[in-house]
Amino acid sequence: MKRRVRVRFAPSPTGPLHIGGVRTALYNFLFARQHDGDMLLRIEDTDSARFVPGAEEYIVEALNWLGITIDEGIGAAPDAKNTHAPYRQSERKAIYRKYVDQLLAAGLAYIAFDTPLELETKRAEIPNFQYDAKTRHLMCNSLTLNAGEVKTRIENGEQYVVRIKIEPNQEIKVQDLIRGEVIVNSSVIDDKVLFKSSDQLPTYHMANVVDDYLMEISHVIRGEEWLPSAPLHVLLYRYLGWSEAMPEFAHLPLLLKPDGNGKLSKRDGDRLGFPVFPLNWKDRKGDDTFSGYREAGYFPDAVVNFLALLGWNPGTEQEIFSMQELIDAFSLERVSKSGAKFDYEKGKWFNHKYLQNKPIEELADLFQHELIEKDIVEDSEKVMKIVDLVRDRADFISDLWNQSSYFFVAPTTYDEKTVKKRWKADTPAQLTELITVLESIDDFSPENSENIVKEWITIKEYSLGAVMNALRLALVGEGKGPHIFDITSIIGKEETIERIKKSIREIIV
RNA sequence: GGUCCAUUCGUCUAUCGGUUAGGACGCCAGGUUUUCAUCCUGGAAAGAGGGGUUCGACUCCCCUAUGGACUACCA
Repeated sequence: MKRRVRVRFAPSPTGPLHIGGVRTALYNFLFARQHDGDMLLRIEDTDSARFVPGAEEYIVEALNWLGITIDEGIGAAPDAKNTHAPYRQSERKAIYRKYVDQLLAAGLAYIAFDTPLELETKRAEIPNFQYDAKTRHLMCNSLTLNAGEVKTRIENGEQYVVRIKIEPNQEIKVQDLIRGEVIVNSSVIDDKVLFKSSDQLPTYHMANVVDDYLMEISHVIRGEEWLPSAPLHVLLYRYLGWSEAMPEFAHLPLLLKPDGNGKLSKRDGDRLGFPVFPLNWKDRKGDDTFSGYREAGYFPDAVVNFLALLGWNPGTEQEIFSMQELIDAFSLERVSKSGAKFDYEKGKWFNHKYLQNKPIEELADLFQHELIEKDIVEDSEKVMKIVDLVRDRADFISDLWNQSSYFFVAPTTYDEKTVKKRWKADTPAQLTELITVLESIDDFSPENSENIVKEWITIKEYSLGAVMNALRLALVGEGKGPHIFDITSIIGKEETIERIKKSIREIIV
């Protein structure tokens, strides 16, 4: 019988959720939805030293913004069942201890007293030192100490860790859904720390395996950085007697820096001028801020679409996918094996595409917020008209202002190059005449004004281009913008004439 | 250093032994536009190298090179 699909996204709250983590969450989510399974969010906060306040809230908010919904665990709906609570590892302390003891009792793990300093010394002493079958007899642990000594030390409050006792020279096979079979010899795996007495918490490996088992996770979909420790996890399932219930693994390729080499990192965004985080993040200590996609003006569905295609492809030529289409088309088999360099230009293109396809009301509404910040109050009908005229030249909502500011405020300066090209000796005289023509127009609609103005130009035998381009310069302040009579119609007769007068006064060649 | 993973246009990728190696972003050119942009059309642009296997290899195998991840009482 096929088991129910249950996947988890299990970040640790050590800072803002990185865009690579977002993609991992997304793939988990898509997989869960496609199989009518459950998507869990578990917080892996077993490292108290690295805990960052606000990080958990950030993660939840980011996933929420992107439409990655959680069925169970942290950030799930208030009426979620949460049958496997708690979902913060720091709140599961008591649970882990039991399994650590089980391993200890079975002789599959042991207690070690070596201090960090002692370990450091050993590493300096022995080249390629690894705490394993070859070296553990040299160390201070329950294998080298007698039982009484171990007991006394613990009773005296000496700190210790529990290490897994790895049987050397075993072939460990990891079945990966993306990479196939990966075989590792157990001799290269060290006796990893599973539990530390200092905070009574397990380390990642132990907590991860115990929780995945207890939470009945069917598929572990995570970043490639975990591939080297996957054999350890397989061993842990075996040692705990859970081999039958072991989840399937899928290790995702990494997101790489756009330039040079290496994993995309926190600082790359600001260095290269694009966000690597979903939302803005401000470090509590220090005043470092990192920009996010949301604040940069990205649409969440565009980010999702972009991210989905970074490391996965549908095998068809379709590039624009709604969340539902992604859910339907996604498959682990079509996830690529090699790391993907992060291509910010493509991200912009996705946003542009999405911006073009959004309902005009939605764009106008978003744009209104920007206008309000600039203390500009306009009725929504007019804003909609303006957005409709300039949207195809915008990648982001924030571009809308650059493309349309002249609808709201008259130009204060005139672009030098354009002046040179479009403002000739006879321009002021022609525009002065044009003012008279415009004054006579009652119906200032684009069509009507255009007809009348063009008729006048024809009769006068002026150059159409010369008049129109000068007029554009007067209205916009530079040589850009949509159809000129759409502009005049929106700003109105009075303002149009006012701007022409101003340009005649101010442009001196 | 060791272990593992990877390697097709600048970038994301298609190809699952037989293709003029396809698409997208970006770039260049042309067209549309009274302007700018959008848009449309076209173009340049790739199988890391070397050995095998095969009638035939981008595709399968091996070696080399390169890149990456991991190598903590971090995840």
